[in-house]
Amino acid sequence: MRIPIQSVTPETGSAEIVGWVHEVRDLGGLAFFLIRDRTGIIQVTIPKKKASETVLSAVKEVSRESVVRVSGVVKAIDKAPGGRELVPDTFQIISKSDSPMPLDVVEKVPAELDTRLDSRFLDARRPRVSAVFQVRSAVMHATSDFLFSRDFINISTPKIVAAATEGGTELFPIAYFEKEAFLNQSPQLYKQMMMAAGFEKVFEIGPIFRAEEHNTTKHLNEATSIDIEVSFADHLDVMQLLEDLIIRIYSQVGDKCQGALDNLEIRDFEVPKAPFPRLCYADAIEIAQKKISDPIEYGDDIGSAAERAIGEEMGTHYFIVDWPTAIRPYYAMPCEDDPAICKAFDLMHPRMELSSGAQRVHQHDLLVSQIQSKGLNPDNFEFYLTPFRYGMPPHAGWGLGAERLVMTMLGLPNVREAVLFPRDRHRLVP
RNA sequence: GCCCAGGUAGUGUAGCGGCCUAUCAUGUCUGCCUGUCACGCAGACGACUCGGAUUCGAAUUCCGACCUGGGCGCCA
Repeated sequence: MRIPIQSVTPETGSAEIVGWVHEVRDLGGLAFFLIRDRTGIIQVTIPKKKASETVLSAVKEVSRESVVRVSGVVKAIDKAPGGRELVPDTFQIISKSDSPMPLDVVEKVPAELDTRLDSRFLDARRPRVSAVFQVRSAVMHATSDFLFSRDFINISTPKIVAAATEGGTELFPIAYFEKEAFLNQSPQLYKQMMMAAGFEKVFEIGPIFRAEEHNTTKHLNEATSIDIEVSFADHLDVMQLLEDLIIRIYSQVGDKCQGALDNLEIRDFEVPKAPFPRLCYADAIEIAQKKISDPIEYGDDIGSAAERAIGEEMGTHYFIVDWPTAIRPYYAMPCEDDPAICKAFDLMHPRMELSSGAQRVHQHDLLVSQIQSKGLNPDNFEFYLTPFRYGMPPHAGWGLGAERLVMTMLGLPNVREAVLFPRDRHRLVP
């Protein structure tokens, strides 16, 4: 019976393992094989004088990264990695690997990200890569656990939509039988419609599509968005929820992913401390003006140089609040006492933006006038606007970029490292 | 969309008009090796993105194409 490599200890006695041939060191009369499965690596030691013919012939034939089944006696040896090694009675080749390989799994020679992504299945055999996706999985698990524990309902909304509803970003057009359609940039409008349906608290974790021709380390054309919407809540309520969620996610990763963090050589993993500072937009602009040479003034978008400068000053997760209504989407609620400011916020990591959200406009007529003031035509929004005429509760929500969350959590240099099969300006395969 | 930098063995690199029959590492193959842990030693194998041009001579210069990385813009 096969057991996971991690659970083979000096006390195991005898064991059968299956895994990939990670490395071979043949000293002549003695050969060492490192066998890897997703739980770890064990050394298999073959004293050639004592080994059986079948073991010897398998050892001679096997290539690196082949899949093998090995069974034998576990010996406690200080000199071996993990303090134990397996001396095989049987050594069976289950699936042989060709050579040369498109990239070096052991990483004696580094490979460029592009080469790695071309052979992602091999790249992901490397413990430090698989660790990223173990952490990502834990992030997703913690997120849905947290939201379910707060009585959220999980929803799934269409990714194929009829029109460019939200404005802002470019959309991917697709052929939908005899009609034109698009891949959705955000579940925003659908989440809001479910507020009209009385679901009160919804979340969706799903893909979003942006057809921007950017070429940077923090943008993807297909990304994963963690989206929530809450009725009878304002922006402050959902900011608190977001802060609680981020802390919960970090805590869970810290508790449950120690092995993965070790593989990533992250020794100083820290859970961010609550409360996250809240910086008003006007002050953020002032900080940027002091720290960067590019001209920036009140009313401008915060570009990447400004984003970095402000992040450096803050040094931790923080919110930017009190945004000018003019530079936020039409569905952001203007403040009652000063409609030039709205109840929108961004959650920032020192490196970049992670999330943006707002209390939404729930009054039909105000929403129509805000759509018009953005230069959009309300007639194109009928499916979205109609629910606002039949008892739309006040509500607020946010969207959080899953890849950016994982990227900033693990200090990854490129957002593509946080996606198995990234879609960017040039990459459509695999 | 704009700008910059690149494309050399499977992988990562050096070379930047003649010292190139192209460096080094890793890999693969062969031989030697009983405690390796980036095992070691010896030998072999394997590459200048494509098309034009300049030149006595081009991996190296020029033009074009294709591909890639990054920055900016926009965007989350």
